[in-house]
Amino acid sequence: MDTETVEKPDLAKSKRDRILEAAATVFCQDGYTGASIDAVATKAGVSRQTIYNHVGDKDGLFKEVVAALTDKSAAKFMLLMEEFPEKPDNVEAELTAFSARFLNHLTQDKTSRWLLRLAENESGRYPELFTVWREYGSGRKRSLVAAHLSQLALNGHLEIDDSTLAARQYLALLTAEWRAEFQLGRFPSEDECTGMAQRAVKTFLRAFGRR
Amino acid sequence: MDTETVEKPDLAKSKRDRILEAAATVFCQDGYTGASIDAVATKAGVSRQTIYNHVGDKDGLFKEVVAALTDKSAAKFMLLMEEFPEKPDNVEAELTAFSARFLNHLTQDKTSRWLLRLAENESGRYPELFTVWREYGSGRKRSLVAAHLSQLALNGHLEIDDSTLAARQYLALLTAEWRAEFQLGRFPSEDECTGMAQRAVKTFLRAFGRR
DNA sequence: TTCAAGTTGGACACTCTTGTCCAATTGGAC
DNA sequence: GTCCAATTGGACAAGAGTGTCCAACTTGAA
Repeated sequence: MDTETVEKPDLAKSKRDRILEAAATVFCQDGYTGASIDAVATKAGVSRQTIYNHVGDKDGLFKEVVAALTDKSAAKFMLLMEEFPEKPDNVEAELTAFSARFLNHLTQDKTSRWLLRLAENESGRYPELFTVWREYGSGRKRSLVAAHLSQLALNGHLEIDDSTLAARQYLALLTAEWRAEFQLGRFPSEDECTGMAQRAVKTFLRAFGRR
Repeated sequence: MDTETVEKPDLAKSKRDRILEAAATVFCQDGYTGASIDAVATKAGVSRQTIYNHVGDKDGLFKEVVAALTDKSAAKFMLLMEEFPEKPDNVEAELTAFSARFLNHLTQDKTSRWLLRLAENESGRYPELFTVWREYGSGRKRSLVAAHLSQLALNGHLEIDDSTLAARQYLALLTAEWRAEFQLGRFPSEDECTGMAQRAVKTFLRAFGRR
């Protein structure tokens, strides 16, 4: 498939990706125990043997899936965070706009949602994996948000003592409604996300806005 | 075991309880698919056949477990809610005290925690069951809290427009830190709960307190 | 003691899954 | 065309789980 013994850049990579993608779906739908290699193979349009050739066994498959999703999700999140308002003319408007984008990102990015559910469900089975995800996903998110909030406070737009706490509370307020919908299996529309963002930011600014 | 054909009040009920209790543990630990009847039987100190005699099959067992836990949890929560401050001298102090009790309740009541995890994990498999739990558990909680917050607002202790939203945000702020710990498998001590309650209530009152 | 319901444990058939082996096939590179 | 690696599908053993059947046992009550 390739001239040298290097690797298999095109076809095989595409096949590998199909496997990981299918595996992500099946794992998130049925959990670790409930997911069967056969189901993954069928969904990926690949023979079962090929999966074993690529990732060894079920454990390997699971770990690769989580690793791949974590990377993808983190990258997208970093991109999103660059839109955080730095020197806003209107704090409420700009923070609301960013918050709405944040929620839309959560809604639309299958990767993030899958990971969220995986982490919630399989934390017992793979504590180390979960810890990694948490520090590197959820924890990193919070500290990034905290840094940006600090910046807003420094620029005189907010009044914040403990920026980590403020970040946690901001995220809690922002995602409260979203989580409820998500757990019901519903996916908020863009307008709904905007509404949620408005309500969250309004409360957040009542607590942390400049007096 | 009993004179009439009525039922079996003592011994059998105790055995039934042991089964349901063990099943709750196993289901919550391993999820629906991962849980095995054998494991439940062993943990309950009962033969596998006895389980089938009582609940029919695995599905029946699962449903009975959830029903039993939901009842227990709801009852305990109602009791807790009676301690919500009605005519506080010091809103912050009394709301904080209540909030700390609320978090301690979450931490200590295995039933609630089990149910929470069950609902999170098995929502895909049993949507109806989950909907029931949500309306009757989580939803009921929020509307009860909303009613109490309204009362505080009426009495001039808070400034609230939308009490349902305020309740959701109160609960989000209050449980944000707790959830993070819980997901890591840690169980906050009483002191930690108090700290979380203080920080949550402080922010909540900055947003909704009397100016 | 006798009765009967509840309980037990073991054997069983059945299904599903994992992971391995292997011979046959494909398709690109030379 | 030839070569070679990736892929395929099918067969297979081993294990685990479900749900059933049943004969033997406990145990409280008549």
